[in-house]
Amino acid sequence: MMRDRSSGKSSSHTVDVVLVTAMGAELAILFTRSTTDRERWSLPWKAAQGGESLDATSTRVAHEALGESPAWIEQIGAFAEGKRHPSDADISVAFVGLIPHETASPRPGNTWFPVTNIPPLSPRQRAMVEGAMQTIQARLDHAPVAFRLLPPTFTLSELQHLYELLLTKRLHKASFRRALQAASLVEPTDEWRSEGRGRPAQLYRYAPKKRRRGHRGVRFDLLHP
Amino acid sequence: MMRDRSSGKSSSHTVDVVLVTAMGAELAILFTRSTTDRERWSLPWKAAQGGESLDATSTRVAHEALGESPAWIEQIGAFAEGKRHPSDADISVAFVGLIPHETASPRPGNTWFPVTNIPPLSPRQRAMVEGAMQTIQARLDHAPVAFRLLPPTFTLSELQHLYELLLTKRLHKASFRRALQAASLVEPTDEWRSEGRGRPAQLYRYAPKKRRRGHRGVRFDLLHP
DNA sequence: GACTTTAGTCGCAAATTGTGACTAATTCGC
DNA sequence: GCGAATTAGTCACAATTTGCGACTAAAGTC
Repeated sequence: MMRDRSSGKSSSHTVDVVLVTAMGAELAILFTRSTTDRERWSLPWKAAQGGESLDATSTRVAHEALGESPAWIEQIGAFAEGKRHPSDADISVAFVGLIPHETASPRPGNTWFPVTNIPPLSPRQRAMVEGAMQTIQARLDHAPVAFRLLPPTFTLSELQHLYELLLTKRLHKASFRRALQAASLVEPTDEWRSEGRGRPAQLYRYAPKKRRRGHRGVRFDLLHP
Repeated sequence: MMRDRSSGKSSSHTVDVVLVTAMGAELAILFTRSTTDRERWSLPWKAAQGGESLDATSTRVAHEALGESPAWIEQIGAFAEGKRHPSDADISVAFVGLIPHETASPRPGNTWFPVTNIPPLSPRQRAMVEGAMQTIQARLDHAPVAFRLLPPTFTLSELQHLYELLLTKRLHKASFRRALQAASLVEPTDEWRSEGRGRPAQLYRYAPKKRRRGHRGVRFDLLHP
């Protein structure tokens, strides 16, 4: 192997970003047209620059593809397996970013693809997409993931549909709202939205309240090899 | 910045490993005496070699420090912030590894330090240790973390004490056993251990059973910013 | 005005969890 | 040999949480 500095690039690694949004009834990921082969697509990426932190680079990559910074971004990890599509860097550090709704219109050459139908990718970037989905699932109960995929104000039905999308599982309306209440995560605004047919829904905003400590015991559930 | 290839090293990144074991009543981490400054300690690490996967390198690093491979190892992420102690690599990929009990005796120049009293480290490696602890906590309910810190056979009291250590929280004996039962994670052996004073305890082994799907709803609990 | 559609709430049976008290099997001191 | 001390293991029940069907509310449609 050792395809080290053959390209003359000064940077040894890239930063790649998996940007996720909720597009209608499914999740979507942002892809960029490849600069070398205009027929192919890849995740947005950049070669790292000395002196810039990984987090800063990831935000910059996202901003350049979208014209907007993600509402939330987190590192997934380092990927080295397989040849990489856009660059021949030894190693790539991947991030997941969440974009509220579709407020941001991608810059030219960038497009949202539904997760169920993404374009062919290099093995390395395919692994990143996989990792991004797992990270989102894993953070769902610990970080405000769902709220970062919605506009600042939303109805509880929208929130529930999003949770159902992320969990791939139907939820009972009453139970969902009760749990939400208990967690003190949202507060009602004094606005209502009439969506055409049916009773208008009250709009809520994400507004987490403080939490008393010591709550629940071990959960062996989800556990398994 | 740009302290790139000044050292003439051919490799652009390192793989560092945080090896964790349960030492008596607290967790411990393995450190290696620095090759340049014999007074200082660092996490075990290696410069990456072309053609070897990150996972393979991490296992190799662990094996060279311990003479044994970890019972479980997982990538924490990439770290680039700050200057690095042992090498001047731009970027380091960190792993957490779990070592069952203290079965493995560290190779010369390597020593276990209690987590509550670790030696001075470079900022980058300090962040890795921090990340390792968070990863362990996060995986506790999803991967057999606790079981990988115990010998193949153990008493339920030992298991409970370990969980209490990892959760930094006391657990009620009856509840703990009930949850364990419900999760079908252990099975009794026909051996017993007499620990001196008190009734002898039955030995168990980790033996997870199949799991029927669809179980529990959303948990907004732990959630918070 | 009756029917449909979506929002939002109530209440109760069923399941799960927290906890103290109880029984069992040893060692230790005398 | 015997009671106190110590650790393992279980039970039972109150308190809490969850699943879910049924209900009321506020629109639009025809």
